[in-house]
Amino acid sequence: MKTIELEDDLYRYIASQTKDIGESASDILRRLLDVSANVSADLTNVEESQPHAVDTNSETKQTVTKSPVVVEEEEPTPVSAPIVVETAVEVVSHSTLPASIAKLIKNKKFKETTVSVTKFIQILSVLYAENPKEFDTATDIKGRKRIYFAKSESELLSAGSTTKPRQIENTPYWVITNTNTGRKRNIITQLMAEMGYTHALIDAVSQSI
Amino acid sequence: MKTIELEDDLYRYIASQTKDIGESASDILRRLLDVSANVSADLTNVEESQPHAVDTNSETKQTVTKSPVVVEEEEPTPVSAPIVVETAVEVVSHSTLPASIAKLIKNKKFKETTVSVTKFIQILSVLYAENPKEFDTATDIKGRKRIYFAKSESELLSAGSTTKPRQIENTPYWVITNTNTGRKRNIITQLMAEMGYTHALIDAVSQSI
DNA sequence: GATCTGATCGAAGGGATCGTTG
DNA sequence: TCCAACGATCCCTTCGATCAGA
Repeated sequence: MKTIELEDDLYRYIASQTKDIGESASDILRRLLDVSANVSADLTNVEESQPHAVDTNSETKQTVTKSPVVVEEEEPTPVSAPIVVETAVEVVSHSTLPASIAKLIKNKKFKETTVSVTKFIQILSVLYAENPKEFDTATDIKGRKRIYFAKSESELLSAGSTTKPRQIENTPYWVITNTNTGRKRNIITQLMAEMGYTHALIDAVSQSI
Repeated sequence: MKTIELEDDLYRYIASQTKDIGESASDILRRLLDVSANVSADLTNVEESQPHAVDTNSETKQTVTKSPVVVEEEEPTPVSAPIVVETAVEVVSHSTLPASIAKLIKNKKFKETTVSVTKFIQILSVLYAENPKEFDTATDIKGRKRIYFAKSESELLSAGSTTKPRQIENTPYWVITNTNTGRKRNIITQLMAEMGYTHALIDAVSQSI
């Protein structure tokens, strides 16, 4: 079911076309528009599970262009959410702090972000929130010359050149940022592995960047 | 405004009948059902002294390539004299705000404006009117140094130099104004995205500046 | 701070590409 | 020599705000 808004006079006109008592708006409109009921319940577009283009190196520009004019927009969750949606305005969930990475990577806002640094840092922030202790011990991962995490900007700066440190929001940590997307994924993968996350989740999260 | 519920397939069918980008459900249904808009209260029409070509067009400000076979398109019903032209869209900016951005960007006056700052602010004003709550949370968007929205002039002034704050009419908000047109479009795009508008509408509105 | 709009161009950020290392 | 992993240079995009133009 979708909900749309109609101007009063139009609504009144449609209501006036009622033929049988108890007809729904849909019934009336079907008759007026000559649209027969379609039986096959449209199984909501799945659009989940991206095929994983093997493409070794990141790339994935993630084209967004929603061509059709008005229409749908993704369902908030696979759950059979009846209400929601509306003409133009889509209900925005996002209450700032997703409780878990699982939630984060499904969050609409998050998915719409095209800047990978932003996602990178948000993920780290949530990972820390989920388990500061584990996060803490896992931050010892590092590269050949650079260290990836530290509790101060200067530490990161002194371990390489132009590492572009950024603070991880709501966290005492800083991270290296001057890396390509592939490396950002690696860092997340390594970190989560050390923290003990499952393969599946790790993949899903890395993939989300 | 009335709200009705439609079955998904019917909704999709109606959405598929969109002719102009940004059309509201009402606009589409009026066309399909051949119900002309009731010029509510029918205020204004003052500036009606101009000749106004009698054709169906209405919009189309310039370069219209009137191809021969024009045919139908919303005939405002034979009732009123042929001149009518505008539908409810013609609301005059001052005092009465168009009920929706969809309407605003189709408004004749609006489209004739060449000053983008004016359009920019009018759009913001209507967006606020449509959903103050969403607008409120969406105003946190900002640039690298500047903040774009605030509830006082001073806030904006202190976040950059020569930001040229302007109050958004009928709103507690102020906006940055010292930007090129491209950025004004971006700001609208970002704001509407956060407010949950569909891609199509967002594009249409941004485009209208 | 007082004319106002907004394009132009300089500054900063993002991250792919390519060089380096083991 | 070749390969895989890593580093960081540098091109492109995004943002700011000066100043040309009206």
